Amino acid sequence: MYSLAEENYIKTIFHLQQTKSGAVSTNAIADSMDTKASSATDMVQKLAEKKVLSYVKYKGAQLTEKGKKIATRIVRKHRLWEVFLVDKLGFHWDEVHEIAEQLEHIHSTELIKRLDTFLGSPAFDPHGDPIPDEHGNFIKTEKKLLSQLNKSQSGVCVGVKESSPEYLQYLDKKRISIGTKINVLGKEFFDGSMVIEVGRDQFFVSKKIADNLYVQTT
Amino acid sequence: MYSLAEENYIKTIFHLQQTKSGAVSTNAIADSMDTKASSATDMVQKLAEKKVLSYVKYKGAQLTEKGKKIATRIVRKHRLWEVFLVDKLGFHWDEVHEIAEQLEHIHSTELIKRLDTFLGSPAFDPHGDPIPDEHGNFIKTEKKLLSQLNKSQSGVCVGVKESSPEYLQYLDKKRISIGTKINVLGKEFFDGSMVIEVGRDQFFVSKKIADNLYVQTT
DNA sequence: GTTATTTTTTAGCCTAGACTAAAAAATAGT
DNA sequence: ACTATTTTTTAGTCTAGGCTAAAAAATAAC
Repeated sequence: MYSLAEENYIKTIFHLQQTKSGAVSTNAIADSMDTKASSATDMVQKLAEKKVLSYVKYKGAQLTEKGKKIATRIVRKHRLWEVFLVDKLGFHWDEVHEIAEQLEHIHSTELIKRLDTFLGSPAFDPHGDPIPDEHGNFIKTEKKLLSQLNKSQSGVCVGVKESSPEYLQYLDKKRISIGTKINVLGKEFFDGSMVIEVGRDQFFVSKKIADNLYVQTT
Repeated sequence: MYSLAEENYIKTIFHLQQTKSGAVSTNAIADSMDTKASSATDMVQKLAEKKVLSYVKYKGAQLTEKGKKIATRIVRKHRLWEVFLVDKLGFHWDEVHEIAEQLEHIHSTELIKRLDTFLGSPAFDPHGDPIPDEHGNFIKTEKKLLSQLNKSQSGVCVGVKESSPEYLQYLDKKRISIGTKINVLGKEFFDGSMVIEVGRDQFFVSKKIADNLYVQTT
């Protein structure tokens, strides 16, 4: 069993090594955890003892298979709880992260098994992130700008680049929010504009619009 | 905001002062928390500073109104989560305590409000214990032996006194388990035997049977 | 290839919460 | 009322996880 602090480090290192390849530095860990590098060094050394990660002084840390397993279990729990909060309790997608951060540390494999069944074994959370299965496998997705997609590709909205009130209002009007699926029906190479499908609606978006929307692709 | 340890002490003291009247001793706290009296003394002194309880050296601790409010909020959360685990996830009543012990420490008033609504604002948990409302008020119940009830009184099964396999098997056959409502239709004063109603069934029980079943009454 | 700068680690200290052993107060026995 | 016993508190230690400041290694700059 791992402590709350240990679990949070493992999870953070997991997320960091998803984006950057190679070992992750103690400074990077400290930064993304809002703590100090010295604390990160201490913890990383402790986790190395427990064979959760490999650590080379001055080089950084890398999760072992054991560590990755622990991490995906936490990620699975986090995302399942997010689905619960949104689907069952009616929370909005942007209100659930903090609560899921707490719920992800509840220990009980039986609970997660039953929660998963209760929710219908979802493959994605309300932010469009994939939920690992009970063995830790999950669909790899890539975050792109909508403008990077081509004709007949699709993605799930996962965030915005520039969040001016005008832009957010536009998205609201078009019923685009986190988790919304977007199909690209056509793309004009002259100006980068697109015709997209959102739900049952089909409409035109300029390159400026498409340049500010992050989507996740399978 | 209170730490995990603080919340557990507050909850324990609350439960202890429900049963015994007057101040609760540091030893009683330590015993029921599986810790040492010296630790309890330390914590009680700290909680007294925070005005969560009043504490007189060598006399014991008593929750203040503030402390009781904190305690009932935790109890409310614990019992709501138990209802969730049993009603929604299909756990059996005797498997949920440990998980609810963890879930009761999740901080979010909005979460509890929504969970309560989702569950249909239940008044009792799966063990028959009353769930405090959002203001901390709850129906006072008393634990009695079934044999102590009189004609036309009713109670909810909350436990057994002697748990021999034979007795438990009998209860199982009669579909009596924790949370089952029992109405007393008649009582014979000569031998203490009763006629009771369980669900749609009505049947006779001897005094010996009725003497070993705890029920909670409103 | 030295020197300067940045990154990372080490050493030492702090707090929460637990523990043991000893001291002090309360209670019981006569 | 005076011991003996039990209960409770205090004093001092320990561990997990943080922190700061200084030292050491790695990297960058000339």
